[in-house]
Amino acid sequence: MLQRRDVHNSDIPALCHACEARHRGLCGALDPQQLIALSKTSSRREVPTGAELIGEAELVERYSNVLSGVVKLTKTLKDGRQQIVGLQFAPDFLGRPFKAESAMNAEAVTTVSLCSFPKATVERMMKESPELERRLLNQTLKQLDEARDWLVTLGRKTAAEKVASFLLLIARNIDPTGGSDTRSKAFDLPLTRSDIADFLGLTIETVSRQLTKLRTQGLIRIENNRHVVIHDIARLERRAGQ
Amino acid sequence: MLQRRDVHNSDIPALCHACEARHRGLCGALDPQQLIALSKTSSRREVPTGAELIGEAELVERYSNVLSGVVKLTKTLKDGRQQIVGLQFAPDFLGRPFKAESAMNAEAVTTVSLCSFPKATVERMMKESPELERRLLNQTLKQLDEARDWLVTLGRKTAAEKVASFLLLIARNIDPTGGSDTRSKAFDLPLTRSDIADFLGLTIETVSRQLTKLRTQGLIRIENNRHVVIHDIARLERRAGQ
DNA sequence: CGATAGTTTGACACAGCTCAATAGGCGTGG
DNA sequence: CCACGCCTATTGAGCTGTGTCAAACTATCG
Repeated sequence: MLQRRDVHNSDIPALCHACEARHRGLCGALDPQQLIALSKTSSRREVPTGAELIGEAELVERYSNVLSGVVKLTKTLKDGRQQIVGLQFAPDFLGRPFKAESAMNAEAVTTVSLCSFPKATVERMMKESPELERRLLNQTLKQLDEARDWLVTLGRKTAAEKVASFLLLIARNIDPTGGSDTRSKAFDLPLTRSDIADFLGLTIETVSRQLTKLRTQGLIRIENNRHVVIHDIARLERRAGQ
Repeated sequence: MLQRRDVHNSDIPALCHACEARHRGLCGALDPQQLIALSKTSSRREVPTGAELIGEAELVERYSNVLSGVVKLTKTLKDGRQQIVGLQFAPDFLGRPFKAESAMNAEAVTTVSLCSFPKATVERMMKESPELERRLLNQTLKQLDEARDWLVTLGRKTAAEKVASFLLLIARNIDPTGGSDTRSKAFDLPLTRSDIADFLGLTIETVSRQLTKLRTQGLIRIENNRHVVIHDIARLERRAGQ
């Protein structure tokens, strides 16, 4: 244990006090001393919609926790066709461990607040704390599960099912209503139609047509293009093909 | 360290002696004592083409290493549409850690030889050996990278590009020629046209048509339906859209 | 209110699907 | 060794869901 003990044992850094990552995120694996050590080199920042967090084939020196907002991970073919390969919500971890270069692009699709730390510090702590590594493994496994679910959506579902699946995915991850009503759900879409198309492997027009169809059939309501109300989740799930 | 030391330190279990998993697979993380302990509860077996290794929503009590052959991981929608969400080659690890129930189906697409161990033993060893957990994390990260690459293929590539991408994927993972010729490559397809279709999100007919197109254009040669020769890998890569 | 970016709607084209028939590979048994 | 049947793969013809291109509409913000 190389951990220095010259700091008071009990207190949690002010930076971390109200931080969600300390409860549900990776930082929950750290003890107070480790939190203090990490917080010395970590920095919180707020980035606006559209900000590029990591460029494709760019060197990555910092890892981040997403504290609020939504980040899209994209890959692009040479001729410009784009695919979103992951959406990160709070308190997800951002960055590919053990690789210097990023294989994809990360961009804020809403205002995003981040807490980021030097790669080296995190990797050292991972060696010292099996619990931290365990959490990272668990998050990676969860992301793999999600990616594989999405393979089914992209490979085998119709446009209508894709759009329904997307709405349910967002509803599951963004829940301002707190789940008081289990039947219906309301939220602001974090993505534009163009992002939704890139996520579903469709065009903007097809996404738009499918949303209108769901609207005219009374499954959802849309206000101001962004705010969505799902009237009956079970019914939408049936439309999503399971 | 709860590891018993009542066994001779030096020798490696006969079972593991020529095993590839000890070099490139997970077992490489284990010291001789751990190998001996694990080998006591592990068993090797050979399963024929078509054998179901894990059923969807089935309880999983054993993990396995793939020692040779190819395993497909599939998910199925209620109405029977199927999607292959992963292919496992030697020396990949089979099984979802920390989950009792499998979210997908695993089936041998060739004759497969496996070495499997009780879940509990592996999970105990993971707590004792950070190196083992590290390897598992690395394999999971690699699979996540692969799944995300495949999302691009399913979401944004044309049928022609999908088939070319598939041939390159197989060529990369099965290499009987040992890489003597860097320009061309030959191998037996482990999958039927129906499996290829399920992997690419296409129909059998479209796969077949795209293969004949590649054949008539002189990019590949096909013998007996299964044996494929890629004449010029770089040219096929261009057809795969990167 | 105009300007701008995002979204919806319409008309048409085409890639890939469906259905159907044919061809090829391979094991079994005469 | 050939004949038969079975299974898989190929090829063909027509259909349809989604893409393309273009125009109209709507929110938002100076």
